[in-house]
Amino acid sequence: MIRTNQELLDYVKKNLNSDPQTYLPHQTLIGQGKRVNTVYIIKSGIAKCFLTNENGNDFVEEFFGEGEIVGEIEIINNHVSVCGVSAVTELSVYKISEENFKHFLDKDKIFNHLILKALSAKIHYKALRHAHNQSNDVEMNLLRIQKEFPGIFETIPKLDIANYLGITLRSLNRTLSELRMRNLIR
Amino acid sequence: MIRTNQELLDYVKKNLNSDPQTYLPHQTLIGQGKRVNTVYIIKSGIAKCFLTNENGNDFVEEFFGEGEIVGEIEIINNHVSVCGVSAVTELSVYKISEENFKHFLDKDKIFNHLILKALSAKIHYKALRHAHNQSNDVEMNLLRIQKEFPGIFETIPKLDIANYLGITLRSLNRTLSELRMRNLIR
DNA sequence: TTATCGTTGAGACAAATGTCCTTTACTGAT
DNA sequence: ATCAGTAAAGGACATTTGTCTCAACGATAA
Repeated sequence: MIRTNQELLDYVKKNLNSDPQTYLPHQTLIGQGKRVNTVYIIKSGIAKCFLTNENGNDFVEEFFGEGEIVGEIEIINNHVSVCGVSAVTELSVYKISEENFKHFLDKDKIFNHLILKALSAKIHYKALRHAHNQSNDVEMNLLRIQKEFPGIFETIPKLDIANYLGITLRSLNRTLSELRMRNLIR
Repeated sequence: MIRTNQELLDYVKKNLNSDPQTYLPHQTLIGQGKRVNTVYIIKSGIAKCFLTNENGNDFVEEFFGEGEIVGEIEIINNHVSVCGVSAVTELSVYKISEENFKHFLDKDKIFNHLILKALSAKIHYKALRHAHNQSNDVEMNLLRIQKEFPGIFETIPKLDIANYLGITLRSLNRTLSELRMRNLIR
């Protein structure tokens, strides 16, 4: 539910002596459709990666926590950002410029392998999550993400959760109140 | 809809002098939950990558065409396969052993970068596809994939298409007949 | 203070989707 | 030739989900 990458965070902390930068909730790190020239690695806090469609509806791809990296896809494949990325809670991030990122990727074998692993992990958890999302009903999906991150309803706004599950706020509320009635939640 | 990677295929054709192997429709390349020790790169044909859940229902992650690679995620992150992979049409694939793949990844900078790009591309199109899947209705999704791959209904079984869209066969048929009535399809 | 806006919650109804079942056609195996 | 299995198609009904609406609450700005 909240993705993390401790191995990458440790490596970045040790080998990148740059100061982290802070973002407040709702602040934007990367704008959808914008050119990306910085890689961000989350030191603490939660960010969301989301896609806004023609009707103004959001779909949340992932919630990113400690050690997760954003911006690398766009730089590697040299295209504008598919998703927007913004802070959900207060956020502390390490920034790496495009030049430095490409340089490390080329010259630092350990970093190169950490990125290969980070990308593979993203594909892996994306595959699992979307399979679950599509083959189970709202109730099961809610129970699953609540199990993965018990503090979810105190940390992440309901609308973001609904957009993560690909349902409306109404459906989320309906299912939540059913689960509450059956004492399966809260 | 059918993912391809011409750049990778070209490189593999030029630099790997191994003979491709053939699979018939329904044959399995990789079993879900199995250890993977071979990377496959599709020379021709279509494969599906899918996840079977506890109830026996499949969710199709992707349809892979020319140049797409499978097995690399599992080898890079050293875990068993999340998805099963099997042939949809007759398939011709190049195989690379785990050892060789790791060797190329480590020693061949061009290959390394092609894999970085392949992984990034997978994340990119997965993000787009799932956002579309979840924010649009069945009708729009059907029209979209039909536009991306006009021969779809003559090539891929209906149940696979339904499992790709995360809907039942009944829903697919219903929407198809509505679209036919309105002359928006076939 | 008052006004406004974002968030949460839920009622009533409409629309979309799933479940279950039946039919038809085609293919391959016996 | 017959049978079983798979794929495609759709009827009838139940269930789930979305749409539209209103209401309460708290935070923040005027």
